[in-house]
Amino acid sequence: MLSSMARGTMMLDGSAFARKLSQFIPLNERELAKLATLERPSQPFASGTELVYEHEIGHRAFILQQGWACSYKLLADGGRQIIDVAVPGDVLGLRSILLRTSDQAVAAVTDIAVAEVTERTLTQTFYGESRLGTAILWAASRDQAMVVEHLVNLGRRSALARTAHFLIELGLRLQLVGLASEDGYACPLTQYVLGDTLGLTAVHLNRVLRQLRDRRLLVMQKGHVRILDSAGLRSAAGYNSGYLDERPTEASLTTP
Amino acid sequence: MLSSMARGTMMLDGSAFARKLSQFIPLNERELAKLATLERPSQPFASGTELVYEHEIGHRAFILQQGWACSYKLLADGGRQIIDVAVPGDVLGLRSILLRTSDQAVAAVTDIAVAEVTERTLTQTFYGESRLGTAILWAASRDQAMVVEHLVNLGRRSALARTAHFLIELGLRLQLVGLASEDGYACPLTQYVLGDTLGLTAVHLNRVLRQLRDRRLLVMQKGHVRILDSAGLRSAAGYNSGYLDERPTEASLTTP
DNA sequence: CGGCAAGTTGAACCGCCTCAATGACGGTGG
DNA sequence: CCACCGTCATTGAGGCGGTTCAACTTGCCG
Repeated sequence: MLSSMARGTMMLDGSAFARKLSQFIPLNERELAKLATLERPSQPFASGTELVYEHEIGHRAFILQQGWACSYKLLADGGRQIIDVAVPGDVLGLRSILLRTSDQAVAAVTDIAVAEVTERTLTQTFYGESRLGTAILWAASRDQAMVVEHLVNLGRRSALARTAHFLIELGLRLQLVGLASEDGYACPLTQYVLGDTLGLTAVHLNRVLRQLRDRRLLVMQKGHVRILDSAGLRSAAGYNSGYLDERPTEASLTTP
Repeated sequence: MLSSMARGTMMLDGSAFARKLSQFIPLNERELAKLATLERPSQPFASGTELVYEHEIGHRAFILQQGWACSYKLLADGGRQIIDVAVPGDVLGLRSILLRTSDQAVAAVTDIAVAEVTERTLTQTFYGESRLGTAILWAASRDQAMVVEHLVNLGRRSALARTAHFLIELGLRLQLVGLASEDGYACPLTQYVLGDTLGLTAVHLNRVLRQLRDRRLLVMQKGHVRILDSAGLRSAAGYNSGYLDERPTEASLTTP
């Protein structure tokens, strides 16, 4: 039942995961080989499949090789908040294995291919291939940072800034695995999914995308994001690459 | 310059951190002794002090022994989003040591007492006292889960539900270290701080607190939270203790 | 061709923000 | 000791951003 999706998100060669890690630490032959074993066997899931249920016991992790997925929580009122969107090269449920937190569901957004990673093989890798272990920890750390950034996004930015910010970061993540260029990328997220990610209704998200289009900043259509004006977009997003030193003037925040 | 605060947040006996961990894993004498060394020496900081700056290099962690603190990020427009509020027994910057993510600032909300923990003593503890290590990982895992819950809160709940939810969870955390009873706790957070936590203006938060008061659910006044109607409050918060099995009907979420 | 999901647009409503003013408290200096 | 601050809490009025409800279109698949 796998639909014909995945065209845009297919890896051209090799593993997205390896590609991502090796941007952080250059990997030698043996390490690459070890990674390759980790990623076998690969199994497919149809879009919409839930890989991990909320409140599931026993934690599983998957290396996402092809396609997109997301982790989320459901609310009593039927709403859904997507915690984080995963692209090829990301690990699903890494946090839940390292730290035993789970309590999030994970589902395939498109048809996907994954390799399951057990806790045991993961710890073995940590001990046997410490540089690989470091690289994987780095990946977990990046995940954590992204969740925090997402939280700030939801708490303090307008719908427009929030959307711009998210789409910029998504592009950067995709560049890491060679799935995006400077000026765009394939993006199979529907407006419903994107809305649930950004804490917006699909209707309003649609209007926001229209604004971005009208202001010649970014076009998102037919599963493709095209960045028209990178600088303008960053400025609309309040995007702060982290380099600038905006130290608070030391005021604020007290109970004197 | 330490003001006279800290009355309400003072530990009566022993360490809040030890108390919290031992609720998870009963600790023996030796482990308690080891913890005690970890927590020495203790140093005070005045309310408002920044312990860790955003973008600081080199990661430091602190066991919070007395008083309250918070971690946050500042935005380009001068706004602030508080990521997470720490109470006695919590570790500040744990994530940044385990996974090397930092990029958050940490500041004292009241006058506080902390014990600094270096990466080295932490890893030593991991190897030398593996049960303690497990307990600490558990704490980190709980932190992570709280950040995720907070994210969901910001993304998908109304101001009222969000506030109720946060104050309920805060109460549970404080109970763990003996700083709250079933029906209330001392809470030194100002409405500005609480607003920055919940992604609301202080003005609107004030109105929300008034609603909670008018509906006889909860009173927050003079640094004290009193829970009037626990069941009603949970219901207003859409609080889901996690026991109930609200499995999605398998619909939603696709790109068919 | 019919059906279903995704995208698009309009109109009306309301939750939360903004701006503004005021009261209560505690700390500080004249 | 009291007048004067600064911070926090509280309340009102008005405006905007985002939701809700409700079409209608487009494209894909059977």
